[in-house]
Amino acid sequence: MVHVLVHMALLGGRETSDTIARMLNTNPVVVRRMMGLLKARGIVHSEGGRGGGWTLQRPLAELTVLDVQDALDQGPILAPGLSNDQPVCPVERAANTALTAAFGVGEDVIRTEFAKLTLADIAQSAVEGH
Amino acid sequence: MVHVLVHMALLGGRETSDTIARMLNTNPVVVRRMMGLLKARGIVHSEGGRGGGWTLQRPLAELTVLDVQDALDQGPILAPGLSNDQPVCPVERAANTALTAAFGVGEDVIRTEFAKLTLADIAQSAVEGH
DNA sequence: ACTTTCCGTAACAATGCATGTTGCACTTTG
DNA sequence: CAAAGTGCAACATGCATTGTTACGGAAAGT
Repeated sequence: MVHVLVHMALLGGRETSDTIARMLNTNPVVVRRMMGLLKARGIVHSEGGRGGGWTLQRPLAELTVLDVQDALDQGPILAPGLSNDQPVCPVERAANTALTAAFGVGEDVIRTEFAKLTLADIAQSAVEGH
Repeated sequence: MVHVLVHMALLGGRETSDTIARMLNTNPVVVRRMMGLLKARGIVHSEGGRGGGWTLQRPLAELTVLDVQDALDQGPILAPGLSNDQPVCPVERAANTALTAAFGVGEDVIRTEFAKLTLADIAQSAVEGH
């Protein structure tokens, strides 16, 4: 999805679900599902009818990977596979809280990284061709 | 699994796959699959035949959550959902490298956290009953 | 008016992956 | 020799993601 948004900005225009689907080797309905989530966050805008399609609502410099992440799957990025087999067992509870804490630290770091990374950064790397 | 290992230490003994399976609401074969991985890393030992079962090979203080993690699923803990639809596209490549870098930072942090966390720590929390 | 080209959505099918299950060979102890 | 274990392979099941089909509605061209 990040890929798609950067492309939309670089190509400067309006893209239809069909076009995007071909870019991703998938089909238009899947694209609409995901773009709908981005639309709900005000990241893109859609226009129906002939000549319609999707347009970016913000410059890439004001759009971070975190914005995209939160739009697409709300909830934590990192999911510790906690067990819930014996909810009363103090050992299980201690293990769960310890693991949750460790994942929480990682979650914070990743969110910080994502927040620092704008789509403009990615666009620039792509143009420079690393 | 962390849960199980702490229990084995606290109960002080040998546990069969059957017993462990009941603790986890699962069945013995699944337990053997996972314990086999721990065995391959020298974390536990198994004995066949009547009276057999699983025993810990190290004190809990010398066993970190990272050891368990690496035994159970080798490979990175965090998996960025990279796309591989247009491998040549510079935008896709730029997006992938940027995301990989961000996840790498998170991965390092989590591994550090896991390495600091011994099963003895968890056992202590469990006994103290938080 | 009518056709074409879009998005929006619901219902359903297919796919992949982790988990669960069965069955059998082998080992150790009573 | 029977009972109680692990070890392993093959297969079944369940669940979430993804893909698909089939609509309806809106906007623009003719």
